[in-house]
This record gives sequence, structure tokens and C-alpha cells, in this order.
Amino acid sequence: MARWEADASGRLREAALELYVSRGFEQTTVAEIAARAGLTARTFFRHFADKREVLFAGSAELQARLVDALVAAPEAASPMQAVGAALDAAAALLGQNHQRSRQRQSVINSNPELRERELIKMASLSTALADGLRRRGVAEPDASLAAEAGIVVFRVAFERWISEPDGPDLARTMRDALDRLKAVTG
Amino acid sequence: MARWEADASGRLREAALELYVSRGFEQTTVAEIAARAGLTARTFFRHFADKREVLFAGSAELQARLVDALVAAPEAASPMQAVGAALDAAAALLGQNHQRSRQRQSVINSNPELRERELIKMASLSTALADGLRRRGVAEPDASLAAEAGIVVFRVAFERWISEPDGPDLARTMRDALDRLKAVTG
DNA sequence: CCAGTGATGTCACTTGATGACATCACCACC
DNA sequence: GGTGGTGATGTCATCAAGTGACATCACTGG
Repeated sequence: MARWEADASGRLREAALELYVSRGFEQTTVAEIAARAGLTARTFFRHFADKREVLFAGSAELQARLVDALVAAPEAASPMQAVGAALDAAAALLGQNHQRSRQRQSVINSNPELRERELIKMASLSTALADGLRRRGVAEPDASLAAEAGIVVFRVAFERWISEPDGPDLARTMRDALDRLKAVTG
Repeated sequence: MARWEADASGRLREAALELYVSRGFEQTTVAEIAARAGLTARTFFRHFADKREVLFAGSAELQARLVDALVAAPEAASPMQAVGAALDAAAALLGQNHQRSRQRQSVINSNPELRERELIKMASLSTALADGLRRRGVAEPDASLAAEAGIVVFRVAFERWISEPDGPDLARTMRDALDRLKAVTG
């Protein structure tokens, strides 16, 4: 029994993505997004800290799942094996919706401000993974390095997966990238 | 001689850093920075694209030097050895001014918008290094992975160097971090 | 001496973002 | 059934970032 139309946040997310795709990020005003969702600009900023954040609403959940997978890895697993488990979880969560991922990523890639925001989300992921590794008893700087290396693999593999509509699935692409990283640093 | 006071850009950089340090980034307006430099806000935006960019004026030169060092590495050098040469160049350029680096980094670390900007500069560095590696004949995804791995080492080592006033110098810290990365991914 | 040029100033404007306050529908409790 | 609380929203005012258009002003080259 909603007092207002339900799921204001979801409507704002949807309206924003549609407008960002059709006219571009900069050409879209917050007032337009809110109007399309049947709300006002002031309300938009109650749901999202700024105009970019609306595209990253799912990142907190992604981070939580990655960390869960990392800490749940077998105690005997090496740091990079634990990171690998986190990457598997990421692939499971993002590996669907190739089309939607591609669309969203295209918006992000076409705007520097959005790329900045994406990078800081990745950095947050990285520090969360490093925290998880330290809780597993991994010392510094190994924990940070393994976490950052995992994020590198994630980014490179995700980009590759996005750009190859008929390539292997995300999980496979990530495992391949991880193998290549081992080879190239070795 | 100069029609106006010389080095407007340098005066703006200096004024901005002073104000960002003393009152914080958000609490400083562009009008204040410009006034301290004897200029107007409009002129500030002719020198710097936005309020954050003034802190990253040297990044283009840093990038050029890293790429130069990378492409100048011996032809027989492996991808990671070439990246290592770039890191040596970075250490030579940034390894001085421990005090100033620390001050600037403290401003950046205390503000999310500035951290975003720093991350995108790092990403730019990474793609430039990957380009350089490809010019050296390194294929994808190895070029991207080696470049990103190099940036990871750079970031982790720089942070470590900043936080340890009496630790080893930057070049040494970077070499150590690179060794640890090899160990942890191996 | 004069036209051109480049750096700056002035003005007007849009938009992102925020604080203060009002409103309005529902809910719990007496 | 009131009655007051609560949470989500709207309204209004305001600030600061950023930009376009145009003026100015000092020097430079012919």
C-alpha cells in the first residue's frame, strides 16, 4: 500500500538511463530525469547524492557479494585464489544481461565524469577486497597488491567481454585474463 | 616584458594549493583562488578546466616521461622490465619533495572528487603505457595487463613512501612492491 | 601609426547541489 | 475515531561551478 507511486528510486534509475542513452549524460538535466519519473529534482537528490551516482546504484551490492565470496574461500586458498573466488562471484552477478551491461558501459565510457565515478567504485572494491584479505591473515603490501591485481583482471576482462558479443562468457574471460596476468608478471 | 603579471597559471596553482590546504577543497571557491592570484574566476577557468584540475597540472609531463622511459627500454626487455624502467623514471621525477608530495596527497585523499580525478589520471597513465607496450610489439591483453600492473605498483609504492617519512626512497619502494606483486601473483 | 593578437575582465546565464520549511498520506496508539 | 508521529515528497531560496558573448588593454609587427 504505497502512499506514493512505489519504487521512486527504481523509476529514477530507469528514467536516467533512458535519457542518458538517448541524449547523452551532459545534455540531460536532473529536472528532466525527475519529471520523467513523476518527481522533482529535489527528490532526485534525496535518492542519489549526485547526477552520476544514479548509474551506480548496484555497486554496493556487488561489493558485498565479492567480499563475501572472498572471505568464504577455503582457508587453505592462496591470496590470489581467494581473489579468484571473488571474481567468479562477480562474473555470476554481471555475466547475465550482456546487452544491458553494454548499454550502460557505453554511456559511462562516453563521459569523463562517469568514468571517474566508475574508477572510484573500482577503487572502493579494491580496498574492500584488501580488507578481506587482511582478515584472512594476508599482510601488507601483499593484500593491497593482490586486491588491486584482482581489480585489474576484472576491468580488463569485463571490457573484453563487453566488446565481444560472441566471445566466451564473463567467467571464462576473467579466468583467461588472470592466467595472462600471471604469465606477464612472472 | 610582460603585459600582465607573469605566470598566471603558476600563481593560480600556488594560490589553490594554499587555500585547499588551509580551508579544505570544498570550502574554497574558485573566486577566492583567483582573487588571491590577482585574477578573476573567469580567468581561472581559462587556465584549468575545473576546480580540481589545478592540482594535476604536472600530470601530462609525468605521463610523457614515463612513456619515454618505457619506449626507450632495451628492445630485449620483457614487458614488465619495460614497465619497470618507466617506474624508475617516475621515481626520479617524484622522489624529491617528500614534504610537498605528502601535503598535496593529503588534500587529495581528504576529498572524494579529488580522488576521482587522481584515479582518472592514473587510468590515463595506464592506457599510455599500454599504448607504448603495443608499440613495442606486445599483444593484448598482455599490454593492458602489464601496464595496469605497473600502475598498481606505482600507486601502492607511492602511498607507502608517503606514509613512511623515514623509509626507503621511492625508487627502492617501487622495486620492492614490484617484487611483491610478482610473488603474490605467482 | 595602425591593425592584429592574446590574455584578461565583465556580464548574463544555466545547472548542479543544498538548506529550510511546508505538506500529505499513512500508521500506531490511546 | 481522533491524534500525533513519521517518512517521503514538494516548494522556495540560494550558492557555487562552469560557459558563452563581448569588451578591453597592452604589446607586436609592419
